[in-house]
Amino acid sequence: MAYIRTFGEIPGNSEGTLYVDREELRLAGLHAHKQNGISGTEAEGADAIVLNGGYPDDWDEGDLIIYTGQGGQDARKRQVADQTITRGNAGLVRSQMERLPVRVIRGHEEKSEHAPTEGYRYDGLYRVVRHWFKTRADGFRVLQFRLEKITEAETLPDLPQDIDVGDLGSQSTSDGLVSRTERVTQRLNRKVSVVRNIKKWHNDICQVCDTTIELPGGPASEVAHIQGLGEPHNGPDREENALCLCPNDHLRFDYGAIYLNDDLKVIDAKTGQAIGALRTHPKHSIDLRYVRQHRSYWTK
DNA sequence: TCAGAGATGCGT
DNA sequence: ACGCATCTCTGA
Repeated sequence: MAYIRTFGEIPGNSEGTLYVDREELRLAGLHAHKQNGISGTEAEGADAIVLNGGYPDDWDEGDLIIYTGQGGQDARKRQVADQTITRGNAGLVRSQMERLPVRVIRGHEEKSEHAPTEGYRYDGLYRVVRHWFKTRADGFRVLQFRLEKITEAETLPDLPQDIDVGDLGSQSTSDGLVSRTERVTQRLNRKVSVVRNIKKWHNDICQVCDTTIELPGGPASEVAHIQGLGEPHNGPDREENALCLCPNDHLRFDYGAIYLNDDLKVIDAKTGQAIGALRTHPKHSIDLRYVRQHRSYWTK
């Protein structure tokens, strides 16, 4: 059975759940591997990590974790080579770039007050906020990732009003039976899925200028909302209200240097002239209501 | 404490 | 389609 990579909480596996071994963790769908620390790929990002004392450069403060990447070790767990931004490491870099939530699992072999005494424990969602290379005393370079716990408070304030969680799966939020943490997770997942869909459909290529930005962790792009999410716009977090843009055009769009016509021509605000056409994708329909809201906000 | 087998996802 | 990377689990 192939692993289905899912970001965020896995239903039925709430924070604090204990698992006897890695196999149980894998079968529950929390982590792809029986052995690897990182569950992830360069293209998709990393959805989960296990802290189990495998690397002496790890640091665990509970809500703050410095996690060492994988690779460069021999069979006896001695560092014998530099680590690179490949495989799981590249996955964590991508999760940082796309702000994807990472499930943190602690194992009993981790020497920390935050580790369980037996088995493995799911300890909630974290965000990768930074990564760097550390040169160890032995001269080998290892990757390090700073992970910070995602709090409920952090996920709530910037959410749009009209989120529709009905298409997320079988769970319902309207019957009042779903817990608060599950609602938060669903909302988080929803946001993640919009970003992932948009980037996947457009291959990280800007819909305005057809360029992509190449980083060590792979190609990158930004997802821009047409009608802004926050005040005063209060636009929805839906694919129909989103664009895949490079950082430059994202900034231009957000500050009104460019806007869109109803036929999706890109207009230079200074001259009022079309400078090109928005590249579209069959799966990505754009709702003109949001296009018009953005345009009217930035023109007369 | 240590060493080797083992199983799976993932890169090529 | 194949071989590699990964490191837990098991047995001594």
